[in-house]
Amino acid sequence: MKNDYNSDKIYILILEKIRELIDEDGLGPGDRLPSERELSETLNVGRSSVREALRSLELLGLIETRKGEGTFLADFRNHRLVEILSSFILTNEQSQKDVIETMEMIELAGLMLLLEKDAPFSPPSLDGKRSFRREQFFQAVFERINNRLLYKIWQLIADFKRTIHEQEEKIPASAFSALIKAIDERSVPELIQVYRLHFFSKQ
Amino acid sequence: MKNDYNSDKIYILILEKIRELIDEDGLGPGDRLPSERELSETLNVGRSSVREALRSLELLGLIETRKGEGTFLADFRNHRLVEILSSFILTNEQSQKDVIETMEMIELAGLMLLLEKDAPFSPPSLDGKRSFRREQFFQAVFERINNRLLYKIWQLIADFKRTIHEQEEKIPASAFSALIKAIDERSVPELIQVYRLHFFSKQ
DNA sequence: TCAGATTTGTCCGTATGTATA
DNA sequence: CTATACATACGGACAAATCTG
Repeated sequence: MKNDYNSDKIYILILEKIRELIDEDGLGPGDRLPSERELSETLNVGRSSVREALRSLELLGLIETRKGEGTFLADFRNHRLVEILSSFILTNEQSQKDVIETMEMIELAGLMLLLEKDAPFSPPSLDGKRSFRREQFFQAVFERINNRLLYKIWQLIADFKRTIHEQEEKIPASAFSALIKAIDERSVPELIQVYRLHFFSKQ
Repeated sequence: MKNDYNSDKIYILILEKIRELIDEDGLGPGDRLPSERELSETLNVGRSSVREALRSLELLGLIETRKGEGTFLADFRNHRLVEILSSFILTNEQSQKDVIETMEMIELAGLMLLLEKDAPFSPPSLDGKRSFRREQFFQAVFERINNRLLYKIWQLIADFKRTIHEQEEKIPASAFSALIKAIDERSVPELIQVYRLHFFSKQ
C-alpha cells in the first residue's frame, strides 16, 4: 500500500507539520518558510498538496507568498479571522436593530476597558469644533485599550452599519466632553449614563 | 499572450466565481457544486487552481468534499476554522488575553441588555447543584435578549476560549445567585460588581 | 548589463480509492 | 460485476518574477 488514503487529508497533515516547523525553528513574522519543493521532499508529499495547504494559510492571512521569492510568515495579529467569520455572521438578513445594538454594546465595552487603564486617555482634540464624528472618537478609544480582537469586531460592525445608514453620524462636542469627563473621573455609572443619553439610538 | 499573469491570482478569481455561482443559482447548505473538472473547463483554468480554491473554502468550512461524490455547500457551523486558526494565532500571549477579555466584555454586554428587558429572566434551574457551567448560563442569557448577532459573536469567541482552556469552567452556585439577584433588582452597578468578582479572569 | 539559479504560478497527464447506477 | 463520475494525490513541464554573481 503506497498511501493510506483513509487517513486525514494530506493537506491537513501538512498544515500541522508547518505548524510544528514554526515552533521548532522558532520562526516569527517575516521569516521565510522552506520552498514548496523543499517541503514536498522533506515531508514526502506532492508539491500540489503542499500548495493546497499554503493556499489555505494564505487566505487566512497567516502567510504571504511572493513569486520568485518565497513564502513568508505574516504577522499573526493581522489574521483575517474576523473578516472571514463576518462573512458567516454578517449577512444581509441581519436585523438592523441587532447591528446597532451590538455596535453600541461593543463601544460601551471599549469605554469600560478604557477605565481600567492607568494612563490618561487623550482623545482626538476637539479644538473649537461644534461636533465630532462618532467613529473617529471610538477609533481612538479602541487603539488605546490595546485589544485588537475587539477592535476588529467593532470595525467590521461599524462598516456594516455604514452600509445600512449611509450618512455619517455627528455627535455634539458637548456629549464628548461629558464622556471624557466621566473617563477622567473613572466613574463607570456616569460613563454608562452619559453614553446612554448621547450615543444610544432611540428605538 | 495566453494568460494575464499580472492579474490577481487565479484561485482568488475562482473563489469569486464560485461565490457568484452560489448567489445566482441560489445554492444553500447541502447543495452540490459543479465538479472540479467542470469548473476547470467552464472557467478555463487548470484543475489544480480549482483545487487550491476549493481547499481554502474547505478549510474555512464553507464546503465539504466527499471522495467519489462531489463538492457540497456546508453548514458553516461545522467549520474547523477555530482549531486551525487558534493553533496559529493563539500561540501569542497577547492574543489569548484579547480573546478572554473580549468574551468577558460580550458576556457583560449580554447581561446589561438583559436588564433592559421588562420580562423576568428565568435562568437554568440550579436545583441543588453546587456549581454550574458558565457557558450554559450565558447561553440562556443570550437566548433571552434576542440579539442573534451578539449571540453568534459570543459563540465564536467562546469556541476560541475553549481551545485555550480545555477544561470546562465551573462557577459556584453562589456566584450565580448573586448575579441573578442583581438582575432581578435591575441594578447595573451591582451587576458589574458581581460579574467582575466572580467571572473575570485574574490577570 | 547579463546569464543562471531559485521560487512561485499554472496547467496537464496519470493513477487510485470511492460512490452510484 | 461493470462502467462511469468524482475527489485524492503525485509529478512533470513551462511561464514569470526575483535574486545572485
